[in-house]
Order: sequence, then C-alpha cells, then structure tokens
Amino acid sequence: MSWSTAQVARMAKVTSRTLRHYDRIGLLVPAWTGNNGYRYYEQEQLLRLQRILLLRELGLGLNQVAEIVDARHDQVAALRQHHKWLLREQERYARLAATVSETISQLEGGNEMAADRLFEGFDVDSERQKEYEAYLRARFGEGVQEHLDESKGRMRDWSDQQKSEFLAEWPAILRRVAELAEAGVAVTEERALDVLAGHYAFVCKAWTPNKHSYRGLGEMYADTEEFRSQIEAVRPGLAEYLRDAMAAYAEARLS
Amino acid sequence: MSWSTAQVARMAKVTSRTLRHYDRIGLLVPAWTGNNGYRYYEQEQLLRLQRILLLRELGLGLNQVAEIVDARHDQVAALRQHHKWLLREQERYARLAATVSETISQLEGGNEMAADRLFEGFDVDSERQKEYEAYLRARFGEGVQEHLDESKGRMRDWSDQQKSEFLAEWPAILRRVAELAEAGVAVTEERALDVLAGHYAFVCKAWTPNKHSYRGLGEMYADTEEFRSQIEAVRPGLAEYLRDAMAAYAEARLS
DNA sequence: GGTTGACTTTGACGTTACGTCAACTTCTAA
DNA sequence: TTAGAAGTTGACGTAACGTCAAAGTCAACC
Repeated sequence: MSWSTAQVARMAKVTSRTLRHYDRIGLLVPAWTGNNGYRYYEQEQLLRLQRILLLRELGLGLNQVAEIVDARHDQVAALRQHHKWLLREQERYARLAATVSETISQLEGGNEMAADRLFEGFDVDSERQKEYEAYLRARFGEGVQEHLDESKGRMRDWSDQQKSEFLAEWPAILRRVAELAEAGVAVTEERALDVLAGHYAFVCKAWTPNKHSYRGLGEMYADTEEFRSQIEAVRPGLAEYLRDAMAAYAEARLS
Repeated sequence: MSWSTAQVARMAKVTSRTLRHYDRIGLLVPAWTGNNGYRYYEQEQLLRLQRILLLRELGLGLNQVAEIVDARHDQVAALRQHHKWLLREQERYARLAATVSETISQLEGGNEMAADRLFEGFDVDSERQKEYEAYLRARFGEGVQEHLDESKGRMRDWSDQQKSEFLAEWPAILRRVAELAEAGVAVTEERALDVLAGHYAFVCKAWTPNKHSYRGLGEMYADTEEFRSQIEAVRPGLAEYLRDAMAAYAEARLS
C-alpha cells in the first residue's frame, strides 16, 4: 500500500514541505515517484520517518539524524535504543520540573535561590549532544566518531597536498584489501594482517584506536552508507571483507 | 550581587551571544550596563531568564515567550503554571515512548503497524501551541488571544482608511476614559458605564466578548506591557482604571 | 608603567530547517 | 467540461542564534 505526500504529512503531523525537503536532502526518499511527478510512500518509508521524527524530537540536527537512520543496523535494536533515549529525555523534564518546584519553594519562603541552582537541568543542548555521542561510542567504540568528524570536517583545513595524499592512499589501501579478497585470502592469515597494518598506520595519522575502536571503525565502514558505498564501489562485498579483516587485525595485533 | 555576561551564560548554559540577542530584542535587559558597555545581571534577571529558558524549552517562539514573561502576574503563580506545563510535556514523552514500544512489538511479531498509529504522540508543534493557547484562555478568557492576534496581525491587511480609523478611535476612547478618571468618577457609575459601552462597541467590531472575556481583556490591557504602556502614556494609572471599569461594565451589562 | 591574555563589546554575514508564495500541472467529482 | 483540491518546482523569507572580525577593557605580572 502506498500513500501520497499529503496523506503521509497528515498521519505524521508534518507539512508536505517538510517531506519535500527531506526528499531533497536524501533523508527520506519516497518509495516511488509517479509519471506525474507525484511522490508515493510505503510502509518502509513510514517506519523510517518515525525514526527521523523521533531523533529530530530528541534534538539532533538532520545530518546527525541521517547518520543514524542510514547506518545498517537491526531496526528493532535501533528502536530499542531510541526508546531508552526517550526515557532519558523524560527524566530530564522531571529534573526541570524539580528545579522549578525548588524555585517556587524558595520564593514562597522569601529566600533567594542560589544562582547556579536556578538552571539545574537546563543544559539541554550539551546533554543531548552527549547522548548522541554516547550512542556512537556504544555503537562503534571510543574515538570512532571523532575519526568520522575528522574525515568529514578536517579535510576542509587540509592543504591540497594533504588532500591528494589522502585521496591517493585511502583508495590504494582499498585496492590492496580487494586483492586479498579476490585471492580468497582468509582474514586471519599473516598476509592479510600485514596489509591491514598499512590501513591501521593510515588511521593512526589521525588517532590511535584501541582494539575495540578499530573493530568499531570497521563496523562503521560497513554500516554507514557514506563509507560503504565508497568501499563497495571498489569491489562488491569488500565492505564486509574489510570489516572482518579489521576485526581479525584488532584481535591479533591490538590491545 | 551582580554577574557579568559570561558568568550568567555559564550558569544558565547558554552562550553570551544568546544573552546579547535577548538584550537586543528586549527580552532580557541587564540590570545595568557599566560605563565600559559591559552588561551586568542581578537576581531578578536570573529569575526572568529561568522562565525564558523554560518557555523556550517548551517550544514557544521568543515573541510568545515575551508575551508571557512580560505579563504582570504573580511570579509564583506563573511558575506553578509553568511547572504543570512541564509535567504535561513529560507525559508527551511517555506517549512517544509508548508508540515506539508498540512499533517494536509489532516488528518483532512480524506485523505491520497501522500507518496512523506510527505517529501517535508526534504532533509536537500543534500540541505545544495548544498548551500556549490554553494558557492564555485560562489567563484572560475566550477570544482574548484572537483579539490580541488581530490587533497585531490583521492590521497588516487593513486599508489605510481602516488603519487611521483605528488609530483615531482607540486613543479617543482612552482619552474619554482618562477624563472619567481625572474627574474621579467611580467605575460603577452610569456615566462610566456609558463611556465603556463605546469601548465595548469598538471591540465588537472584531469579536463579541462575553462577560468573562471582556473582563479578561481588561486584565490583558493592564498586564501586558504592549497595551499597558500605550494606556499609561495617556495618563498614569489609567491601565488599572480601565481594567476596573471594564470589569464593572462586564458585571453590569454583559452575560 | 608596559605587556599579555582573558573578557567584553558591536557589527555583520552565515546556518539550519523549514514557511510562504507564485506559477503551473494533475486528479477527481459533479 | 469545469472547478476545486492536490501535487509539483522554484525561490525568497524567517527565527534564533553561530561565527568571526575588529576593537576596547580589565587584571595580573614583570
């Protein structure tokens, strides 16, 4: 069954403008578009929209929302995690209400409330950002998010030489890993681990992952569309192979 | 005791940019500004900031926040009402969490959730707007907010003739009421009620208030800075006189 | 007194996530 | 066929700051 833009907008209590915006930025692409240009959405898109609105409600920017809903991840497990997030947000409102109650009591008693107590529970944005970061840390490991940020953001500050080095090295590594996959080399073989040492050294230019983080990075590569599509473009199935090779490397050579 | 911009920003977990912005728009004016141009805030401003941040957190636009915090109203009563608002927002998160739980159950059971059930609890903005409107209705009565909106918004669509009629009539009414006050006429006297009939007729051009609403409108005139300053400019103390006269008129001649 | 770094200001452009509107096409019911 | 509802694209506008530059002020230290 499919629904038009207005039908979805009505059900989800958003505007059709919002849905068009989300299509435009690739956040929620309709199931199909008719010859007339009309957008039609199906159950899968509705479920995705629910997650989008939820994460938006939890204060994430749309870029961050995209990161999360795009990640390959068991949908039910993701929803469970969002549910926990909601409960924590609920607790925050309880804290706000407690602060207001305290202010009322103090005013009624003719007292002055301690200035810094007035704003207990109000650090909304930083707390929400912490939740987001905690989510990523739990999902991928320590430092992986920073690595992602750097790969996206810091390149802006790089010199042209740094950029071209990066742009040369990353694909070269992918190609070496692809050759392993092509040759049917098991990820635990010494030969594979040596190639992965090259990747590890490449990553260590920005940050030194531990065992857990390096494995997490491999999962991020496989699970987030941004990296995955790059890797899969080199060779189908490479994302999984790289992920497994990184896990094997972490196991064998990191602590 | 006073605090600098950065001190307040730190305590309230906002940026100094936000505080400057609020000063700029008149929402939170510092207690005093030094010869060097530096802003200093005192306890009164901190309490006001708490309310501002609270209402912002509840989803109001800054214009709406200003309306509420500017209204002359017992501070403790206002905080009590905000507290209730917070608890209702907490409930909304509980509803969101319940919707997510339901989605999880359905997905685990291999079912499809009814499309419109997917977004139960998600109508965030309209619910928040309803809370705001309910607040104003409880405070001033039915229709008073619409009147306020009209006096602010609809004038945009008026012809120049309509505007000048309004701009002539409203001050003329204020002057007539001021003469009553000057002459020491009790608001319950026939003479006063007759003048107020003129104001009532003026209001009825837009909307017909009942007894409660008309009294509420008088309270809005006295309690919201926007109207109050206009009225007090005609004659100090006129806002209270007009409020009392409107209450008397409502009592005597409306149902 | 001079220096330095932290703090503060004003001014102004930029950002995010749409809101609003215009112009046009498509659909559907009467 | 017609009219009104529904849909599209394109594009400017908005709210609430974020960011940055330029310049002034303050306070501690030498």
